[in-house]
Amino acid sequence: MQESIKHHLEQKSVGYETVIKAWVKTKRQSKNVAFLALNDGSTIKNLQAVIELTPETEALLARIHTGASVEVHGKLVESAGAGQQNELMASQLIILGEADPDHFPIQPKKHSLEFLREHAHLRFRTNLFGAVTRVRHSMIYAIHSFFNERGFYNVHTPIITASDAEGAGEMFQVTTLDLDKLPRTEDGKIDFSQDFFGRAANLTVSGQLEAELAAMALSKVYTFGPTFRAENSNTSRHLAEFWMIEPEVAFADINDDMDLAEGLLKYCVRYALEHCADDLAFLSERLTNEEKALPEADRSMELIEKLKFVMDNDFVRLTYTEAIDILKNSTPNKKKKFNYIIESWGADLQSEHERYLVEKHFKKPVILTDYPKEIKAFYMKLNEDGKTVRAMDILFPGIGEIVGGSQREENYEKLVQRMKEMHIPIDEMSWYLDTRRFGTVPHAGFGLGFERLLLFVTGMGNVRDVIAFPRTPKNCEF
RNA sequence: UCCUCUUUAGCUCAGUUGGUUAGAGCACCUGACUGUUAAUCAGGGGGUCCUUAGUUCAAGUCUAAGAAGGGGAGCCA
Repeated sequence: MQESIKHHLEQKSVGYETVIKAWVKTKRQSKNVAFLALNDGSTIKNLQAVIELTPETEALLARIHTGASVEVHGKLVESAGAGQQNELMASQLIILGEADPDHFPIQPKKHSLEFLREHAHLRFRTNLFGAVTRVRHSMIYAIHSFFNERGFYNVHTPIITASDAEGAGEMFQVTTLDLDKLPRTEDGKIDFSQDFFGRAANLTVSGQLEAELAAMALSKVYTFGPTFRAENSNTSRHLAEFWMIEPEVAFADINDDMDLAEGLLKYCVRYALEHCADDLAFLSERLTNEEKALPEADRSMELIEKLKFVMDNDFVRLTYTEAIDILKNSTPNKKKKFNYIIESWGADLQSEHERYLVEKHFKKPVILTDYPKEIKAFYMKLNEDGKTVRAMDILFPGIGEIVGGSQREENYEKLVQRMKEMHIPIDEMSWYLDTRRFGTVPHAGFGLGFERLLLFVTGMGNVRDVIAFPRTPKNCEF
């Protein structure tokens, strides 16, 4: 394998012969010499190949356009031009694959994100998606490092599950039955006993319940896997297939949970700042240009400044009840500027309320805790007041909920009581209830939406642009 | 699913109160230029104005329906 362009650009001692295989970003030509900006994805920076014009090279250069793949032999030298440290003085130029500019959609110009989404198979080749893909990789790596350094074990929870009782959203059904000839039982219902698993099965909407099982033996575990929600959600923050990080910690309470989540987010941001400087600089510039047209008040903080701010400042922690008080007395609530006016305790918080708290009132990430039990999931631990549960949501500026978690109800009777109240089928969940039957312990966990984290770190505005092949309603291309 | 906006050259867009042959930048082709930084300069080719129906002497422009896409909301991560 060849040494990367990143490696060549970082070389201090030059003057040696080398070979570069890469894709052409741009070609510039003048009377005696041509320049190819070469990129192999190892860095956002290009290596410039300098090619003397001869009848032979001119014929080759005529066939080389943006997107072509080439092999260039030559000597790595300090650049005579201003834009870069090192460059490649070519002695031999070989075309590996042409890219006909009449048909290759990616041209050296600004494309809209919508256009690139329709060409998702080629958008890796843009500077933007190169940067996003590298940052995405770094965040995957950072997450595993964070947990590994803290003694967590990664567990793979099932993708296919027969449990439909988690209440986390609409599910995709998995079946091998012939949909044109569905087997029926005597009372006319579909006979799932003839299906592959002998029962109805779905794609998972969360690995949490299985992660809890593992935490009851290994103490500190986390999952990092794909998650599927068949919701008809059409927003910049939702995907039908997304990736989620779900730690689960035994002998931990809600405060440990918040510390863990805040620590993880800051670790990721620090990792990005330390390891993705070139890509973040590019992403920052993109964001600034993107927002130039906006009035100053609507522009976001400069990307790197924003990341440092989040890394260096404690998140605000307050209870749902305190948040309701702030919202009730807020100017937009009094002037009836909210679409949903906060009138009393118990109301579910809408996006506009979360955004007010994060973006206007506190101007920093906020952790909201102790929500009314009615608006939260069955497994969350009931507080002494009997009204609220030990839930915690982390809200980020521009994104909203990035983490949702809780201390779990470890008391068997209380959990069963909550399941009955919320019509969760208890007999199907006996395996889950066994955690509370045998050696139950206080424990807590959360779910972090990976693509939402990437929105924050990259400054992108739509989760469809931080995952290679987004799955959304009516869209399963590629 | 609801609200709202958009759809004009390969791409990004402009197109006046409805009026002659629908424009620009980038990309492409030709030429010029002594090392360029998404090079520059000059010239050239390139159009089912999303679809259908309607109003009108006349529709890219107005009306209706549909399609695709964006943004916001709900649900959530």
